[in-house]
Amino acid sequence: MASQAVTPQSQDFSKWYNEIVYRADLADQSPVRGCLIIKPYGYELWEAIKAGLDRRFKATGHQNAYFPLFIPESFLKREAEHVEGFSPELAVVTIAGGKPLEEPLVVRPTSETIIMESFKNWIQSYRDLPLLINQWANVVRWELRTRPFLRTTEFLWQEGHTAHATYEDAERETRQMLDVYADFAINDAAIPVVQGRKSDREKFAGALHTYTIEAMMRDKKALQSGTSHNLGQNFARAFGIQFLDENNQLQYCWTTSWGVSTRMVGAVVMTHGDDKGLRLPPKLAPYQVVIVPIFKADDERPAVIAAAERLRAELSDAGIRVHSDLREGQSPGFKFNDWEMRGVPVRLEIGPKDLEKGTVALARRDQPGKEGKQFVSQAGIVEQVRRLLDEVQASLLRQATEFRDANTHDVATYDQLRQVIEAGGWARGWWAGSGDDEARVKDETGATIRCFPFDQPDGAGRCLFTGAPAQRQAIFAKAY
RNA sequence: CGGGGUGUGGCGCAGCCUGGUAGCGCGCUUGCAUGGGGUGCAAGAGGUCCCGGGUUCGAGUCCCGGCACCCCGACCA
Repeated sequence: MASQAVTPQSQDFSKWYNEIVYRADLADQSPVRGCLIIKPYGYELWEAIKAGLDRRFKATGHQNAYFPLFIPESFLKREAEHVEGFSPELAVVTIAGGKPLEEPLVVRPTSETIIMESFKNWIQSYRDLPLLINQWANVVRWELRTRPFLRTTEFLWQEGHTAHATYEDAERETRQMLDVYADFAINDAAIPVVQGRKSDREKFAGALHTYTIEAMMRDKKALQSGTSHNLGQNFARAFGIQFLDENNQLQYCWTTSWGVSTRMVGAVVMTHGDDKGLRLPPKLAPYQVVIVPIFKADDERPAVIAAAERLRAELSDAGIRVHSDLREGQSPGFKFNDWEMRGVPVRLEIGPKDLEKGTVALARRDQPGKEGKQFVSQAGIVEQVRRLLDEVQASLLRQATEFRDANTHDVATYDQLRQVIEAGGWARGWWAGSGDDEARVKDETGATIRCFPFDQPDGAGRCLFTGAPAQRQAIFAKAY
């Protein structure tokens, strides 16, 4: 029985995470180092994330397209910072069809370069702008250290790429897409992210500046969960993307890019999971409700199963994602634990006693054991389940928000910052240091500037590191 | 790329020190009972012991070489 328990978060968070990923049936290890096999249950979770984002992209005027996996090596080299940032982690194809290639092909680590090459041809006039494209794709980055979902050699993501006539338009787009990410994270994934701007040290290779949504995991480390880059005219110049404006003047475009990856799956796991397994927000859960039928004797079976099927159909017709667990030879207790491991928000139990009384048991995943279990009438089940799903969704967000706030500390001195980081948590304080100062903090504490939050206090203060006057606060934390 | 560790049925491990023809738990199959919080009993199936070489009558075990993976750091969505 002890062997069935998962390693507690408090004992070894990293071990807990690894066990949950495999035991909740999200993924398998693959034969290739650092690559992940995403199993159906994990992929359904990703599909829900995709759907939530894609809907928002369409609503803000973007269209999906698809560009090649292979990029001519020379493309990467056209933007100096970009190639410098990515070259250490490229996978390169040098032989194909049994012969050495004239020019090696890079397996895309991101698609700015090959998409800009197309944008050059698609854009002639200010009337062609803005150009708003997104693609869902796989990318490859040969990372030294990998973790399931958080950092894998190959991963799935979406990358938005847009071109605009002015800096202001590009900046508005960059911020808009960060808002889209934050809206998705908070309202669908129940992850209370902090929006902000990256320091120059942490920005994307080739960007003017980068915005981020940062989330706090249950070990109090930060996870960069989505980024939006204002690329300025850097890529437009490198790829010659020009247009004629209203005054017949030739101008370079202003471009943006933004991405969210399968890392978001890891964010959901590490934001909400507990020692019993996953806790999925109802809006993303592959199954929002699981029905566990219970019967003692064979002669009770048909009636219980018929009732379960009637309820399943009723919930399903109402648009609720419901699964009926009819597995033979597995005890109810086993199924309860199994579905708790998989994080299903609401469990519906129905047995002989319920048939007599016209009731069912409803258990919510966000509240442990008997506390979260109640017997309710079968009549009006749809409304009751809907209400419960809403409550679980809200409760997960509330819990995560409280956790984040309880573990975010204001610091005025470097000593205080050290203490907060050492104890585990986010440290927020005034900052006017240089990139070198930032590097020293990282060196000495392991913490980096996660972002300069948009949400800033009024006024100004003194830099916690240099003591110089500072205009803005930064959040420091250890990060994945 | 530095430091540590591990390679033995699907998974987790023991066996290695002290060589003698592979074992335990979980899972899987079948049957009977059981079923409202990780069920019990019984009978089964399943293994190139990471690879190559050496020592030996005999190697999972000893020696040499290689490979892979995992964990911890530095780099990164």
